[in-house]
Amino acid sequence: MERYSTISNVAKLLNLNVETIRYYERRGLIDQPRKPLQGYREYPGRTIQRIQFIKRAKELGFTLDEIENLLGLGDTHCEDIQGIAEIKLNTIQSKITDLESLKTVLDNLIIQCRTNPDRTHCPIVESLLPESKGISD
Amino acid sequence: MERYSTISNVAKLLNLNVETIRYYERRGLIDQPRKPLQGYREYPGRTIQRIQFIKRAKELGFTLDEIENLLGLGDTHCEDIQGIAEIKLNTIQSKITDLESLKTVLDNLIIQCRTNPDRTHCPIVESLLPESKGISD
DNA sequence: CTTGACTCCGTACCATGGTACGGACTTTAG
DNA sequence: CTAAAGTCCGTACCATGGTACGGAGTCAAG
Repeated sequence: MERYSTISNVAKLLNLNVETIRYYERRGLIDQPRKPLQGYREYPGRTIQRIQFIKRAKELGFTLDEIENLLGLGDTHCEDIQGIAEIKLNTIQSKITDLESLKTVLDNLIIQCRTNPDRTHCPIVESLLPESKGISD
Repeated sequence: MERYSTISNVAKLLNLNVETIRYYERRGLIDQPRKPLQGYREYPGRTIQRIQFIKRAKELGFTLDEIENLLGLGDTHCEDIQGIAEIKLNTIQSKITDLESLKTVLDNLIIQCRTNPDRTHCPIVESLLPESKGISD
C-alpha cells in the first residue's frame, strides 16, 4: 500500500469526495498533513486507514461524534467501546420499535382505504383531521 | 372552538412554537392571515385545523413536502392518498430492514466483546480497521 | 513556456425542520 | 400614561454531514 498520497488520490482510493476529506480534517477526525515547502500535502497510510475506520463505523450507524470517541479510545479499552456499541444498539432498537408502530398505524389506514366503498371520502385524511371535519373549506 | 386567535394563542393551543407557525406560513403550508388595519393577525379555525392535520401527519412519518401534497389533495382523492401512504409505508419498511441488519452486526460484535478473553484488543475496533492493523500508531 | 489539472483556502450553501434575534410597532393592564 | 407583553419582519442560526465555489497558487506534461 502506498504510504503517501495527494488528497484526490486518497479520495479516489477510498471512494470519497475531496471535500469530505477536508471536512474530516476541519472536524479534527483526521490530521491534516503539513504543507511542504515544495509540492502538495501528502497523506500517510495511517490517515488512509483512519478514514477507512470512519467509513466502516458510519456504515454501522455511528455518528461522526461517536466515531471521534471510538478513535480516541484506540483498541485497548474494549469495555468502553462495548459500552458505546451497546448504546448505539439500544438507539437502533428504539428506532425500530418506533418505526414498527408507525408501520402498524399506516397498515391499518391503508387497509381502510382499500376497503373504503366511498372513494370520495378518505379514511386516512379523516383520521388526520381534528374531529374529521373535512378540509374542503 | 374559538374561530380566531392570535399567533401565540394558536401556538399555545396546539403546543407549538410561534416560530414554527411562521415557518409553516413561509413554506406555504398554511395561509398567513391578512394584517388588519387595527390589531394583530387573527387565525381562523380552519388554519388551526390545518395545523393539527400537519402535526398528526408528521407523527405518521410524513415529511412536510409530503404533507403539502396530502393537503393539496383534500379528501376526495382516496386512491392518490392511499398511494402516498403506501410509498411512506415502503420507506418505513426499508428503514426497518436496514436497521435490523445493523442491529444484527452490532449484536454479533458486542457478543464478541463480551466473550473476548483479552480486553487489551477489541473485536469491534478490529472489525472496523482495514486488515485489523491497529490504530496505536 | 503554456495549458490543463490539481491543490489550497476561506466562505457559503444544501437538505429538513425548525429556532433565535433585534428593532420597530401594537396591545393590554394597572 | 407607562410599562410589560405580544406581534411583526427580515435575517441569521442550529443540527449533521456534507458539498460547492471562486480566486490564487502549484505541478506536470507537451
